Amino acid sequence: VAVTSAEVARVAGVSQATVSYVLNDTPGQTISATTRDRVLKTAHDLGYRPNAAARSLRTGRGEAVLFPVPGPAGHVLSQLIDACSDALTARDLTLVTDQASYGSVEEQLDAWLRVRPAAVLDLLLPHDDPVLPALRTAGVAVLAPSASDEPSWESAGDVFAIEARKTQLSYLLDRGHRRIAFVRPARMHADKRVERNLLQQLKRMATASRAEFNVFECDLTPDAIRALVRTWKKKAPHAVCAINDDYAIAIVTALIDAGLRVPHDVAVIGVDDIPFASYVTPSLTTVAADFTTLADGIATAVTQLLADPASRRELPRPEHRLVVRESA
Amino acid sequence: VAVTSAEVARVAGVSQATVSYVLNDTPGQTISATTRDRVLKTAHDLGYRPNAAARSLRTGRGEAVLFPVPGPAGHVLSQLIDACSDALTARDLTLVTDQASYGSVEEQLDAWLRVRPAAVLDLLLPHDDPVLPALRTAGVAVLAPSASDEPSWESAGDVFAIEARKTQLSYLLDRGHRRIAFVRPARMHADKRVERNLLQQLKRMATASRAEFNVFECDLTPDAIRALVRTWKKKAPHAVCAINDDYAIAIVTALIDAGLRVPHDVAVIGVDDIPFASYVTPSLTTVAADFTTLADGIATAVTQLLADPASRRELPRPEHRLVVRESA
DNA sequence: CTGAAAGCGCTTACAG
DNA sequence: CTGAAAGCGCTTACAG
Repeated sequence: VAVTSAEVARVAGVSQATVSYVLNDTPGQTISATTRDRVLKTAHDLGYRPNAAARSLRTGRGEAVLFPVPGPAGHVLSQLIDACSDALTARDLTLVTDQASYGSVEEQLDAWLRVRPAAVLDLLLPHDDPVLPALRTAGVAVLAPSASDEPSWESAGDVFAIEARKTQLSYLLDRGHRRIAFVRPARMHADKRVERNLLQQLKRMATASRAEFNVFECDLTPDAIRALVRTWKKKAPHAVCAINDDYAIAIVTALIDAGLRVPHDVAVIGVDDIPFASYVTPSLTTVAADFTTLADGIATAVTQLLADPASRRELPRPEHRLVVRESA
Repeated sequence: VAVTSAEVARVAGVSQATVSYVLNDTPGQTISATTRDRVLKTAHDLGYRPNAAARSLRTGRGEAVLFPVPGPAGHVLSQLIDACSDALTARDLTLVTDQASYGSVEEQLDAWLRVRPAAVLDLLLPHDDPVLPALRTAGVAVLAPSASDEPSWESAGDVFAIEARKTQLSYLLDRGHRRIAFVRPARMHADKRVERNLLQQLKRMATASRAEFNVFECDLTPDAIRALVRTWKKKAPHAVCAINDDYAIAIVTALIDAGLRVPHDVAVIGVDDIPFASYVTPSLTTVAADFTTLADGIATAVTQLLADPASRRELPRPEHRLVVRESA
């Protein structure tokens, strides 16, 4: 019972081509204002919605952008997804996510081809995921951040994580702290290389500022955090970089319990700006990200790719616009 | 450069129809084994993948199932998504999620129509979401759990939440606890009606077992939890139902700090079975859900809907198969 | 300025 | 048992 463009044309008393021209603002066509208005009104009155399958078949490309997201999306990733969604919606594209893990590359490829994505966003996939070349072979555009000076095994997510931690550290260094503790879980990242690279970079930054930089591995349990803080008693660090806001909140709590003043005796900074962070007392100092620039870059890249399928499938180097949200 | 079914037919030396029959196992067709094998081999060798847009245009229905997920998916929801994804993949359908919030129903409808979903899963949407009737008008099947004796304003997610809490409570009642505390945040659910209904049902259960049932509102901060536990000092409850595992862990910690033994003096039960729950000491007693039955029901309903578009768009009453995972 | 027509790649009656 | 052909609803050269 769906209304077709032919139906609109018939009712409006014009040809199907004219309907298409009007509705798509096809450049290089000169449609009289009256015809234009009539078509628009008829389409609206009839509740016309273009058949995406027919359009995709004809144009050769879908209108969905697929963002594979391994595992549950935390608060930060969720923000990124929302930003991308907004940017793509503004360009008449739809972002959908897939968090499934598939048994085989074949199965995964079949599943993804069923949604006919205009592009697949490769921001979080391991760089050596075998589905990526398979997708390209199947004719699906894969959009990935441009290779830069970073090692190729880092995903865009890894790069973001590293930048966020650098922002924490430089905030603390800028404020004059020279004995800094970095607190993280024993298993921080699936890929050891990413982890090692991050720590190296942070250490280098600290050394350049003649600051001490010590790494502490600790589980996120009240007992473990308290035990860690106890070991600091004699010679507490001036400042603590926490791997995320959950850790930061636990550490602040344990420090206060131990009779230390935050931030007077020890400064603590988290990462993620989780909504909860502003409710705790004292409210947390943390690193917040603004993904609108990144999302806009992604949407622009997709649009460009659709306009010119031969164009480079590289996302612009993401500017993460990380800002420190200071404790109120 | 994509391989078409016509190409496969040409190479295999058969007609396009035969290729379609073989690849789709079209019932009521008798294809000789040799022809069949030849087609299969050719398709595989050529790396043929059917064009989903063409297929959708012809058959009138897509192969994607859209699951709108408002907000970041927590651990439990993530499990449900994975289960649905698995069940649908097994039936040659792809589950995609959309967590965007749209400015208008029009915008949302346009966005969703771009992915041509075979069905939209209504498990978490507010029952009165205006997009639902709009979707139906646009010809998109909306799959929702069958209306039962529950009030119509409860989403399937609400029903699940209530069942999970009932499971907690009956576990504690079965173990003989008769003074039970329910600890929850001040703002538990967006919809007051859902909240009120839940509390009523729990109170009724407790009363039926001649148990005391008290509700405590408390933020998830160490200070708030500790303060709450302190108020219990004189007359501690026998058992605590926590709104989720995060609360449960915080409560266990505070109880132990206060010199009470868990579960000897006070039993505590959470909900969600978050991965972290099994790492804390003592490991948490919590309610875990098995979504495979639900997911299978959903996948079956979608399949049935595709086979017979006139069939009811109701999901079977979900059996949640909630199990208590006891502290090790 | 507007319309008639081709064709995207499938599936499926229908005819052999 | 297999093939020729129609047609799903669009967009877009092309012809007026």
